Amino acid sequence: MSDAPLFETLKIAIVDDHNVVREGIVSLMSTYPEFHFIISARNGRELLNKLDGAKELPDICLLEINMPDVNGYQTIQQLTKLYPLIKVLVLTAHDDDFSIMKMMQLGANGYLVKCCQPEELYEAMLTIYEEGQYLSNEVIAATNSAYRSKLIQFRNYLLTKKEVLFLHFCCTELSYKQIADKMHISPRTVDDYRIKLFKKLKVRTRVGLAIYAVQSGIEAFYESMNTMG
Amino acid sequence: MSDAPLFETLKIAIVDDHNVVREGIVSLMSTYPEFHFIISARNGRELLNKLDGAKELPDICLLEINMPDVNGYQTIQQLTKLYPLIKVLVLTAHDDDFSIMKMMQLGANGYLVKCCQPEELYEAMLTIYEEGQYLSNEVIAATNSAYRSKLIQFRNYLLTKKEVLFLHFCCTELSYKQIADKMHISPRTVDDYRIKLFKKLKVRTRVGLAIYAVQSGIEAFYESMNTMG
DNA sequence: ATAAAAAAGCGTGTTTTCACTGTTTTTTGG
DNA sequence: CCAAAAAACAGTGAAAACACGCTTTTTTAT
Repeated sequence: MSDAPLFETLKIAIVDDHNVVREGIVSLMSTYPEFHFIISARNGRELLNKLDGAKELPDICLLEINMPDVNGYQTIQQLTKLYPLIKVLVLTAHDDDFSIMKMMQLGANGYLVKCCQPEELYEAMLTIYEEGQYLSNEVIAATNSAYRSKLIQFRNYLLTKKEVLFLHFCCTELSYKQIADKMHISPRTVDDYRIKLFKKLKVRTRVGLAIYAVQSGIEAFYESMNTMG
Repeated sequence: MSDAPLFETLKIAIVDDHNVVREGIVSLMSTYPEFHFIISARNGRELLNKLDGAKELPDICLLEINMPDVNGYQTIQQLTKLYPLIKVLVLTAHDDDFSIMKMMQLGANGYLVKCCQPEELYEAMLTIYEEGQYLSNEVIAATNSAYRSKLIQFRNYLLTKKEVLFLHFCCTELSYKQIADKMHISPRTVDDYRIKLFKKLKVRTRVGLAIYAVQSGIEAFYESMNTMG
């Protein structure tokens, strides 16, 4: 009995390719006696390898989005499939609406940007463990702006796979005609994608599409569409 | 005499807008008894405020590039001007050649990406204190690639102010004609900028220019040109 | 001081991008 | 099943982007 902890200890995994950042967060959050970091990985592949055959599974996984090899989008899809009991708290530098909506849609239990205070991270981890999810101000704001004006805006975050593919090609130096070839559709249909996305994303030129795709995280998300899971 | 440290203690400042990251690095690097973090700031303005009238100045300043309000480019220019004795070690997520070359050109004493190992950060800080600078593999690689092929490539990192301004406008939805108005030059001269940058940056379209500007960090650098110092 | 180099300017023609008004085919929902 | 919605396809004209050869002005370097 004397060895029994005074409070429940949470087993934590953390996935981030920035070694200094990852180990820094481990060091910082380990000052809270509630947390016990059992897995530290630099990308999704390393995480999944360490989870496979692990003696004990983490309660919560802190997950960055932008990582080489296997990124956050791919990782969370594998996690929810293989380890549905592990709660995922996205902890990332990306604060754009697309990333937030997409990760929540993929099953994240919370989303925090790295500029939050350590105390908020602490609160979020406890809340997720106790209540299943933590809705940060960022998530609420993104959701609100998405649902604003009769769900029209929300459609922005529900781009089809082909629209994401088209947006990806818009970030290259291919002409629309060459994009049509790549996508095996007629140039006129490419025109339809262009016009539709002009309206959806409120831009007027291809440069607008390309910049939006890069800034919003969509171009980063594209990478994860074909490679894994 | 009994209180004298066994080794010299380095006074460190750290500037990073990601609170969790910054405090994490403080926590992690404070495990090395050589380091004493005396200033923690979330951007250049906060750093300069804390330096102004401080009892003791840091020996080394760890500096992120991308920050709101006053970014790394602006901060290092103020630091080298007002506090030339403070060594600057850039510690950032950006690993593109432009950011590396630009920060070294602005007087950084070292440049590390956040995915480095904590041990390398430790080595870099000691080396900078003892020898004045630390040349990481990233810096050497960027310099090599820059000096390759008779310095022609190097010119990429020595874009003129007007070229940076033009690149910035290329990331907007303005037409070249409108850009000409904004820059107070003729549309034909805008054409010259375009052609010159096509060659310099090895792209063929405006989308190529825009994507390059965003990916390479040039667009981020632009922000710091007119606002401060 | 002056030659070389860089910057700014000019005209023209081609290709690409964008806007507009349509039709046909496929998918979706009740 | 059938109506409605979404996706795909079509032609045309205007605007913007791109390529080419060339002149003038300003800056730089020796």
